[in-house]
Amino acid sequence: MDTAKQRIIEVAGPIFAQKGFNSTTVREICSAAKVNHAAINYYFGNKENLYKEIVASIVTSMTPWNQETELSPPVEGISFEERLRALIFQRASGVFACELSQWKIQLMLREIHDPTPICGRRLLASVAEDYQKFYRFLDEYFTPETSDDLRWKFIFLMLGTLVHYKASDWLVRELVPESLRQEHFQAEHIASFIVDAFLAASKDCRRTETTGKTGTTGPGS
Amino acid sequence: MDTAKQRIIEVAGPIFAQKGFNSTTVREICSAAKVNHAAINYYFGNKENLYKEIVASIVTSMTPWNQETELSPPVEGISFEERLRALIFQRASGVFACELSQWKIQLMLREIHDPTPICGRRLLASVAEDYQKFYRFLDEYFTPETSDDLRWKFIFLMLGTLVHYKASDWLVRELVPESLRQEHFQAEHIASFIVDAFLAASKDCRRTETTGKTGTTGPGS
DNA sequence: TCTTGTATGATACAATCGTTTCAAACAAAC
DNA sequence: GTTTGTTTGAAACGATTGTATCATACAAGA
Repeated sequence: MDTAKQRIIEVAGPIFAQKGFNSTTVREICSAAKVNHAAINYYFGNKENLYKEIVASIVTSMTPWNQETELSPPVEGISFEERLRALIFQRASGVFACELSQWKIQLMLREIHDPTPICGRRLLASVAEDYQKFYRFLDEYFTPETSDDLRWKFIFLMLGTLVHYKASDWLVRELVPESLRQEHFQAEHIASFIVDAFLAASKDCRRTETTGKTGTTGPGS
Repeated sequence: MDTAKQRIIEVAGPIFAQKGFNSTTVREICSAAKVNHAAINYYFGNKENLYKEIVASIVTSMTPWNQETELSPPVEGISFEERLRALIFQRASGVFACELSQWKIQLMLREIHDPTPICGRRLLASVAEDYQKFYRFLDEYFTPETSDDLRWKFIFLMLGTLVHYKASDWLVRELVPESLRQEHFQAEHIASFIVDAFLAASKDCRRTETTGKTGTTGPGS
């Protein structure tokens, strides 16, 4: 079906992501969805409820990420390093993706950097949960002596760098020539650089009895 | 003097930084400055000009940073590593500072993540210039064989991590216990961690003939 | 066919926005 | 003391915002 309500939801997400809640007008959404500008109040009660509904859909579409982080450790036969690479690559792909669902990342970043009181910390809590799962995932890697603050710093090093690439992508576009970007700044390149950097920087905190092969290739491009 | 115009400027910066241009009302600024809400149009013509003036003041107050990055290399007797540490610490201090001028960082981050068409890329260009100076600063460190993309990736690793700490400080507050933060997440700790991580991750790209002592301490907290 | 509940479109509303206008207050110059 | 130019305060403007109202259109069930 191509109901008015569906059209509003489909159209509102990207607009909210691009301009933020306050700078997005009800009329703009409705004209983009080709419905009367009173339709939002009819279907959602008010503008905030529409926003909440969109945020909720983002949160639910994030759970696969969380689950993969959580379920990653028990896999047998795959070294920790490989699993870490897969995990970071997965996130990098999500962040760098030029897909249709790009606006979800955009809206998330917006809420991370400038939280809206509307979605009562649900999205924020979801992000924090993701970081925490990552923390637990790295437990397998670090020696027991590795302090908590160091662990968090390594996590912020990896995920923070990733977020920075997306959040200020204009900076990368402005600084790095087009040809370089096409060849060396795709999701796979960034992901593998981050993992390499992490492994090199944290090798003193690394458990020796890590399973699987541990040959790091060094921070090659 | 305590003129109305001065009071507006002093008050407008923090408010713009906290709520953004669109979500800040002229009336809010004026009531905070205890002037009539028509005063902004009298002194600045319109709301945008006031914003431009504030952004311009931020840009000029940023130039010392740029200069220090530029002038850092030629100093004799101080090893590259020490100069890098000083540079990163300087930025970390600026980012983590709880001073009065905290709003400047906030407004900059806001423009980085969600650029306003108002200040015609002046602030953005200033940030990009800062990154470029950093790139040139690291020229002394890297071997000539180190590719451009790797150099940029290392820069984004360091500065991106730093930005992430500030841009989503609520995340750090939510994830890291208060006691840990007080003891291990001050500007000095973050800065030295970032430099340690960089040195460890980039040691294959390092010039051997670097001046001064090169003893890295490893990523200790 | 008539009725009932829902969907939609046009219009109106109150509130708030940035901006303008206008007059009073003021200080300095002659 | 009068004039002149600048600063301040009160009121109002038109535009835009989110929301409410109301009548119509439509589909399904009796």
